[in-house]
Amino acid sequence: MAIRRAGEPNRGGLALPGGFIHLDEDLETAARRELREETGLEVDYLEQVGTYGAPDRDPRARTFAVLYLAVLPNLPEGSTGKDADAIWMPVDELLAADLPFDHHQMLTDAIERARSKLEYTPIAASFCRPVFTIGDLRRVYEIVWGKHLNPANFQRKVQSVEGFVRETGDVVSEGRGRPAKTYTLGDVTTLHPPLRR
Amino acid sequence: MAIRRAGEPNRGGLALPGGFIHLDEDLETAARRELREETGLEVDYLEQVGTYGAPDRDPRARTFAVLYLAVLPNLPEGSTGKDADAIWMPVDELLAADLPFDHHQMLTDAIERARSKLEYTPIAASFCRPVFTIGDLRRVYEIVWGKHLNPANFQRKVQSVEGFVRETGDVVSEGRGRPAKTYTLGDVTTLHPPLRR
DNA sequence: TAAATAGTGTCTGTTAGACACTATCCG
DNA sequence: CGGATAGTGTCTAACAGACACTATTTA
Repeated sequence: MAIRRAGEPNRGGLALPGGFIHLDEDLETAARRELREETGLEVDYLEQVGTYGAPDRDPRARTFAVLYLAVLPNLPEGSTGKDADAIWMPVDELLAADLPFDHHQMLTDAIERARSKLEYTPIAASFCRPVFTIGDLRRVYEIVWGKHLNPANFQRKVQSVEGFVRETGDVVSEGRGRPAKTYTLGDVTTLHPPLRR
Repeated sequence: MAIRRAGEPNRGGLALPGGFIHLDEDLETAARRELREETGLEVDYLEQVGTYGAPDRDPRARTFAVLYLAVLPNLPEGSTGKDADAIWMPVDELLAADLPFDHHQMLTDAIERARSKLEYTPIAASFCRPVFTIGDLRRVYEIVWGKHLNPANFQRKVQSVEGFVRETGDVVSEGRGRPAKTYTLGDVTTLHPPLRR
């Protein structure tokens, strides 16, 4: 997600959302609040990626930025927010944009973190509806990792990870092709073994 | 490494080294400087682990701590430093100590980071002399990971990682047992495949 | 010689990927 | 029927751990 910058430098350009922490706030609480103010959304999952503190990273003042990766499976249509315009776009478009400060590096770091989260956690399922098919899950992996995965092998790999998914017993037909079995998310927080890229 | 605290809280107790960043300093530069001031040593390798900013983490004032992991292969004997007493000790002793603020959590996070560095990078070799044996290397892994490794399998595993180590052609006898071939560090920065724990 | 460490051979079970094949839908 | 997607079977190459065995030293 990006915002349109309201002030200089780069007024009107795109940037990563953010803001200043309050005196009585935790880092994660502040990240949640900023995202809520700029998108109106509550985030389920946040993860600290890193801290950026080069003396010249912001020409206006000495600042430190603590970068968080937020997982937001259900995006609203169009733009939202009150502080600034929240704009949803594919990451490669945002990477190609002219981002201010050290935001390009931040975005690169966050993308890498997101990709590796999919290997070790069942977080991809949160981008699917509560009841999903293995094909749904595979499409999330393919989008985030940016590469095609073999459906047959993916099928088995997911099912071999204990506690990743739980069969519902139902099947669903999604237009074309053989109807797929449906699953709900299991109860593990870490995938053993991980799904390697 | 720990220091003896000069001030309250927990005066005279152990704590992780640290200090305040200067206005014109990068985060990593500040970490290097603090370590130099407290130990007199130059560090070769630093890695940011995370940032800690709970509002009550320091009762004296609102602070943020950016934690760095430093790799210091050549420790001097005894204590060093001018600001405070630098004390070298095994991490489990330090973990068992009564550390102030959120330093226990920091230490836990840093240890986990160090362990995983050994899987993906040739950093363990920096704890050996420039010319070392596979046995030397194995002992570093055994200490950091805290478990015994099969010498035969470790041997092959290290040699199968392209660019990890380079044979010198010499052998060295270290007291007991058959003399070992010696190696120097290769030129890779990442191990493919990684040495799994 | 015994004990210790280095290094090789080899077996076994697991895994990853490739790909053929079957199953079941839609139009 | 053909095309699309789901799911299974199976083969192969790579890999990891266990462990027997050889090699070479010191005490």
